[in-house]
Amino acid sequence: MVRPGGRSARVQEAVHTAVRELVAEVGRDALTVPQVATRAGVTPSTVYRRWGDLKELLSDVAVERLRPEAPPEDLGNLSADLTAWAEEFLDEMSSPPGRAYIRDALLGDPDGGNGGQCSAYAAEQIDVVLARAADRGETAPDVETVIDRVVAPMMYRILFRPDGLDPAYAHRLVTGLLTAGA
Amino acid sequence: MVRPGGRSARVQEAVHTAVRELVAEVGRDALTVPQVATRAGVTPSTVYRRWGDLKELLSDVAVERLRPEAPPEDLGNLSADLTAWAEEFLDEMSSPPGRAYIRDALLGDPDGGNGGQCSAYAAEQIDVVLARAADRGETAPDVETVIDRVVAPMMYRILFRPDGLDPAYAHRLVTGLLTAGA
DNA sequence: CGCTAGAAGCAAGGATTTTGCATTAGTGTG
DNA sequence: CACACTAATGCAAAATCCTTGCTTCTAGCG
Repeated sequence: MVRPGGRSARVQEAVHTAVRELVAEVGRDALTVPQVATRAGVTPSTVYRRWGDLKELLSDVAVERLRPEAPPEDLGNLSADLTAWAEEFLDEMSSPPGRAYIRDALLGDPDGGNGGQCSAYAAEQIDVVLARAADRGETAPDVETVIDRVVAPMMYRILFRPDGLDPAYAHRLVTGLLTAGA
Repeated sequence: MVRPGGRSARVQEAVHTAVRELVAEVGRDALTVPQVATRAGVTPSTVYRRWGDLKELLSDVAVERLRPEAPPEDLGNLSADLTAWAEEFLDEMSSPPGRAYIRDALLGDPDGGNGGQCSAYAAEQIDVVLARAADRGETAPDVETVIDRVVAPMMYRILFRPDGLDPAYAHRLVTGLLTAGA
């Protein structure tokens, strides 16, 4: 039986907070489970039993932190909406902390659920943009197509080639998708 | 002074071999540095000093394992060459060990050099395919374009959505790139 | 051949991870 | 509302792993 409420929830919250604070204070490489546990007012064994591993805990925290906080802005047309969203996405994700969160989310991920969650967040945001476009009567590509043509290239470069990324790249990807035909 | 030959090389070889064997035997999660050291006939402190960490060692081994062994096959035309390469790439990389290697390569990567190396391997292979096409007089897209349109989408799905990947997806990406215009 | 410096061995000390058992606190039932 | 049931946590000991100072070995060089 899973217990999402009560003490378990408080412990999870305290541990997550402790991780975020300590990452900011001592850095991610110097982080240890006993440190986190002490800060959270919990015994290490609790952390080990619930998360099993420091990297799984970091993965959990990372996914929470990668959840978008607001729906994408409405600028009046698909091209502007998608460009703005892509530029912000690239900016956030390509920053050192952003890259660290992505890597953490992917790495401590036994069953691939956390990576899928990140992808789902992006898909949701894109879905909102595309639904607006459809409401306006604009012809819009598929969500999967946007992921293939815009999200995937940005993510690939963030992970494998962190150098030389700028907002113009996001812009190029979006216009390449919308003009050349979906 | 760096010492690429002699004992250092033998130790590196022994350790790498030990890692590959033990990953196959006990699995990657159960792997420990002392285990690897014992199998390699080396003391743990040697491993810690040279690699600093289990994940950096795994990253090293992963990059070596991700290096392509042969240039891509020549099937007579660009479309066939690229499709064949993409299908093989997807097949290898989307398998559980392939995904594990990619993740390891990205993880223990202090300066981002190992991820870049993986990307460079793919770029090299694609370069060969495109150079052949140019020799034949075929019009061929840019390497960067192939990465954006073929490699990146495959890698994104491998990392973030490991389910439902088949060779047909690689085929679709290539034809989408070559027909719709680069 | 002898010198030098980088790399590995050894061992002790400290920190982390694991695990069995006792206790606490949600959850559902009567 | 009280009760039983069970997941989740705390505690502490044991095992394992990581770090580090020092010594020994060996490749490269004059």
